[in-house]
Amino acid sequence: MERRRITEVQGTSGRRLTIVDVAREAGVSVKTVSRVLNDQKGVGDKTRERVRDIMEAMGYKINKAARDLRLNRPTLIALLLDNPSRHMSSFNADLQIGAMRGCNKLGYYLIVDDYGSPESAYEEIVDNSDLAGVIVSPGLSDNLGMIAAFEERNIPYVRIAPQSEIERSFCVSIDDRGASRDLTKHLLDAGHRKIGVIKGHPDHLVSEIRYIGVVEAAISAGVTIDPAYVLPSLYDFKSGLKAAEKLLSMKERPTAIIASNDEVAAAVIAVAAKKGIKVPEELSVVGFDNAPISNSIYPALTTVNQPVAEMSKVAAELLIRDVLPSETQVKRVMLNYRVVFRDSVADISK
Amino acid sequence: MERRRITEVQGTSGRRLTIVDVAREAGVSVKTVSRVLNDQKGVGDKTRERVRDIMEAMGYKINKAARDLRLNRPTLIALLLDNPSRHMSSFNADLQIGAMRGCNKLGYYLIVDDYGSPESAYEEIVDNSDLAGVIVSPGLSDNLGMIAAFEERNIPYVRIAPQSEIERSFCVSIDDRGASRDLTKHLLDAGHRKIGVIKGHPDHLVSEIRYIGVVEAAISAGVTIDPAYVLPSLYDFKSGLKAAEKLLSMKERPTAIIASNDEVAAAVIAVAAKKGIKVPEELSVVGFDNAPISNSIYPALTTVNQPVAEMSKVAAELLIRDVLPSETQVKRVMLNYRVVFRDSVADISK
DNA sequence: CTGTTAGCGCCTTCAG
DNA sequence: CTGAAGGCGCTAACAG
Repeated sequence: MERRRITEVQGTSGRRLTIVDVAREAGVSVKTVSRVLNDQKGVGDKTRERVRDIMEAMGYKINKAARDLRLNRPTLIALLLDNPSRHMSSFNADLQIGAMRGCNKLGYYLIVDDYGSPESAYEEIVDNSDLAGVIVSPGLSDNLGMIAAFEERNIPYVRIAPQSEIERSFCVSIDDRGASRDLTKHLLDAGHRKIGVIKGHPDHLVSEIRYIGVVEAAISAGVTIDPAYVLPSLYDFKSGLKAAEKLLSMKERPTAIIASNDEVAAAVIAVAAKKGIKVPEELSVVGFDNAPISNSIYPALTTVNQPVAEMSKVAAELLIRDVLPSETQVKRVMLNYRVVFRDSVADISK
Repeated sequence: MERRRITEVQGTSGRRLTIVDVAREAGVSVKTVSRVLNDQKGVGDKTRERVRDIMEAMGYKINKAARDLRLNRPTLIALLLDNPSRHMSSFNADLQIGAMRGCNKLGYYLIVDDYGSPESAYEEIVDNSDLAGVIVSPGLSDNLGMIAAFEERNIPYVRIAPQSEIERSFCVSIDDRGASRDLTKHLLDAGHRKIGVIKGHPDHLVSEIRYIGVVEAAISAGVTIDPAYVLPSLYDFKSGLKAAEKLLSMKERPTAIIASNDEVAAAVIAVAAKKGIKVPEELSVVGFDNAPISNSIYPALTTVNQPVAEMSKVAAELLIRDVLPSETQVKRVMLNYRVVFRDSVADISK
């Protein structure tokens, strides 16, 4: 009686339907229903069709808990985010959104953890018996100690945009170096010679790789990047402000600034606005990511589109396919970038 | 043998530990272990402690699938987002982040759906037998047809910031009207009389409620809002651009603009920058939400802080507590807002 | 305060 | 091509 009430509350009506009910209704065995459910062979086409119809008609829904239990298969994917500034960046938000989509589509669940934050549950998560694998965000991807811990515990993982020991694991990335090179070349083609660079987070190797791209392009064009023009940031607005302030206070200031991402580029533009320096007329600036903000400020930012959500979605899929009987041996997925030309660069070559 | 291999791959070693193992090791019954696991009474303190230690030592982890199956309890929470512009706004991102945190903390899983988008899986989700409940985002909260469908199917739901039939369901919100009033008052106190308003999405009732707040404040101050100064937006940058363009092209333009959110406020600032109108000297603008962008542009936006992530987190908790044996009868949670004073408003009263 | 036993819904042997 | 029986790990009756 008590039991009955409970079921009524959560189901749409009466008792929850099971494959036994479907089997009885269809006049077949439970195993047959199970086969239909899992698209396995061993069922005649007509029977299969009929069972499908009956499931539909009865409103039968598979019980995921039962299946997961029986299959003894973990169903959880963890997304590990780094937490540089305690404020969720749009980059991290996109990572989360993409991973979510990838997981949901394939019947997995996502949990996300702000590694390094006060409320990080990292230990609990990697200890979780339901953990199918983890997606490691760029800021953590080169933390080889963490990687080793995963391997030791036999936890599958895929790294996003790692720059060290690429072959060691599954990973998904874009060609950061090439993207950075292209972007720089655009500036060079527009006649810029005094180019300032605001690098990303010092702990992120990808930031250095991108810098290499800048230097490569500069060398090819026969120009040198003045070391005094190269400053670090933490990928956030605040640190971008600081770097921009410094760069734009120089007596001979750069004519163009390459920012580590769009957030930092926005900071450059903010400082320029405050100082009355016109962008792009007096100062060109480019960002990275094609984040929402890049198109919500004036002038709209020239930047490179990095398909962040897509990357984490692919990461989730890679992980899940890895857990499943491996068919393909794709260990590395490289997504396309694209430089997006907008209004923050002026041609000063004439 | 085959079986063994599989377990080895996913676990850290050998077979997966169960409460039976723990019980044997501790010399107690499985039920006792179960009791410890669930913090139930009926176990002596000493025994409890010992069982805990043994679980810890053995590295035992509960099997969620088994528990969920046994409890016959749905474990999924769906977050329904509206999809006005196909681009994930920071507002929606925050909603997702907060809901995620709320769910994870309590052992539930979150799935999110972009209702109305091409890849929306709305039907499947509400049909899912694992669904414990749904969190409805502001844009959907006044869709009474949808609400009715949930009720008909007996699906628990909580609405965020609904404006109609508040008493009908659980909901969490801030005092939008009051916030809007305070913000407007701030402008009035600074001497502004010609105030432009860019409303939010026409389909969102909350947008109208906020407008009421504006009018209330204006009336109290004895000023009228010129209807010609009131324009709609879709809460996004692009539509904000359009409205701002119109407002700032008038021969007698407003001295202050109240934007529907920070994104739209950013658009106003962008248009002003393009037109060479100085903010805040020649034009004050305020936003709403305290979104990341509000502090990543120049000048930084005066806005009202809406604890978006917190709201959806609370929504998740409300839902879960509702599914569980109801103890309290809190149906409505009202979170605090706070107007954040920054640099986009000038005092023109002297 | 503690133990025994019977399933939750599903999937996989193994026999037909 | 199909069916019957057993058990995945856990918890709730019901005894003791």
